[in-house]
Amino acid sequence: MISLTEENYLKALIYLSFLAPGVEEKKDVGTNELASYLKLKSSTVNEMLKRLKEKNLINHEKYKKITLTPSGEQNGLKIVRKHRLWETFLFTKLDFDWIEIHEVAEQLEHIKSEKLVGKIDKLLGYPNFDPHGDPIPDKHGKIPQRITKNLSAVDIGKNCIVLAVSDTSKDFLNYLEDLGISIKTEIGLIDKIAYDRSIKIKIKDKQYSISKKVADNLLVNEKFN
Amino acid sequence: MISLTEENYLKALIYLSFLAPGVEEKKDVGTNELASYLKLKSSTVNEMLKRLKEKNLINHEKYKKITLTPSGEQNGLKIVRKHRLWETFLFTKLDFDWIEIHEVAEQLEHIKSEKLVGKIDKLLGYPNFDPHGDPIPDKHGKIPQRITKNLSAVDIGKNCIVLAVSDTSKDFLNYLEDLGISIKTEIGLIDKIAYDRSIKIKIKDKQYSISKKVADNLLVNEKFN
DNA sequence: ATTATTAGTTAGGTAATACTAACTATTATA
DNA sequence: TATAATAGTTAGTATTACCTAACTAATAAT
Repeated sequence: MISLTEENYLKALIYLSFLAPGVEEKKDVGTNELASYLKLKSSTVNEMLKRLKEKNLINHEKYKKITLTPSGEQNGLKIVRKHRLWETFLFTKLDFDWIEIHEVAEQLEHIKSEKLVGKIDKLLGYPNFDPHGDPIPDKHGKIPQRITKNLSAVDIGKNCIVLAVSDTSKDFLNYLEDLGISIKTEIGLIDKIAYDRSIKIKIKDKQYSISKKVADNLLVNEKFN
Repeated sequence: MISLTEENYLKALIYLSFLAPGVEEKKDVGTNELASYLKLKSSTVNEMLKRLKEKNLINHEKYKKITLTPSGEQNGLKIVRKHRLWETFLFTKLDFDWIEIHEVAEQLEHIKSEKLVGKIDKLLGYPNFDPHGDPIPDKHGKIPQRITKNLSAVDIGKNCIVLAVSDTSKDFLNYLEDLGISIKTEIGLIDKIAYDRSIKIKIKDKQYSISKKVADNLLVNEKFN
């Protein structure tokens, strides 16, 4: 049996090693890194690492980095799955505000009932992404690929999050900086002007107009709304 | 802040002191009674009693009985409310079987979010009774009165639970025993025969016919179905 | 009224999860 | 390469929530 606390450690390890934004491939995690993420002292974490290793959930040698075992990863992904399904439930079925769902899902993710997860998944229509646009692992732990598209392909009225840029020239990046656009910036698509194919967008309630060329170079991830 | 364990003690005290079937008016609870209900040792319970008293949730003097303070009762009823709302949710919204809902609700009842409880309550249409027919305390802790009726007043197709008998003669009780009817027996109402006003019932998938006189003396509580 | 039984308490122990303070190993820098 | 900085570990402490064993108080039975 994995305790609630142990589950939180696994989730943190999953996050830091490959789920955090910007982490492309799996990376090993250090004790202090984990401690500071969990807002705990490294000695506390160190002790827990022994228990997790004992339970064959992580690999860890003294003074070395931490990696998840297949079992640890599987179990951690289950928590991530539950968290994101509950967030989706709260948002779409109970009209919770986008900002409130995380905290409640932090509690709900620890409810132990395979059947409940399955029923919630079904009720939601087996969603692949949560309201933040983050992928929901399936019951086997498989993570759906993000649907990344150009900003110019986003539908009018939708919001999206900037994931990457396909032009990395100084000029382009400077221009983005002036607009206040960087990774994770939320952009709302207001309108598409047929005449010159320019696009009207909204960033933090301020409107801008950008050309199709600029929009084509912004890779984004559509959000729920 | 009331811990999960403390919540379970409060819930148990609520149950033993006035919510358990057969308890008509509030009664004081003993340490051992509580311990055996919670399947714990009395020493363990004794220690917890100190903390609950410390937190002003119970009244307790050495070697004397335990009573809940208004705060303890209020807090305990909140847990009962959540438990029964979640059971109703699982049963009516997620098609859980009647038998499975308790265990999952035991976990869900500890989720801390006023808003979540309110939303679930609303989603369910502010029910007064859970699928077992037990009353759901409202947000102020008020407990709806059970709708107790004679078996003869139950609608065709409904199931109900025997709560009491209004005839306690030996003859009547013996007759009930022969039919396998006692307190908490579940009875399904199959049909009402207009001719002699007799009633066709089902007990554990076996059908019986009883007279109106018998049905009038059985007090029952309608269940969900 | 004495004694036996039942109810309740105390003392001391354990496991899980946190902490602080002091230590050691590893890595980076001058 | 010596040393400073960073990363990681160990030792000892606290709290919560459980336990067993041994005790005392209250109640029931003869």
